[in-house]
Amino acid sequence: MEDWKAIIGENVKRLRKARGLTQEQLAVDSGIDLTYAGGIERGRRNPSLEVLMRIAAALETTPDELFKR
Amino acid sequence: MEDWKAIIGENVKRLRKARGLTQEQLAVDSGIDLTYAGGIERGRRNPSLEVLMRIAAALETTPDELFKR
DNA sequence: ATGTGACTCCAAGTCCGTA
DNA sequence: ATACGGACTTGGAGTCACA
Repeated sequence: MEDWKAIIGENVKRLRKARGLTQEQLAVDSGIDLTYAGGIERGRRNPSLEVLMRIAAALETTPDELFKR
Repeated sequence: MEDWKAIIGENVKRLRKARGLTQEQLAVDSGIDLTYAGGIERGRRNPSLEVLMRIAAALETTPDELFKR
């Protein structure tokens, strides 16, 4: 499990688009800044579990979905 | 998704014992402080994904196992 | 609508001790 | 071996201007 930042970023992006959301909408729903949401999708951030759970909730999914390759 | 800290803590503790590890061994293998490892098991901490991945690796499991109730 | 660098601030994470 | 608290240092949380 080396490149998990990129994997999670891809999953967030994929699920977000599947929900028809923009980064900005996801950010608002997750209670985070839109630039921060973008940074996660690009694999540049190392978010806390608290943030990850909020994103999973905003995407109406479970956190383990964000780990799948 | 309300009480995830306690759930993750229980899972870490359960899997750690199943592997026959002490908190200290888990901490060393994960590259974190032992007091911090204990805090996670007790549901007091909000670790980063980086730390969660290292713990999952030390427990020889996948991160999604840590989310299951 | 999204990518990026450079921030500030406070929680993440460490290290010491006691029990 | 584990729990917990205090004092610390590091890095994530959160924001902004600009492209």
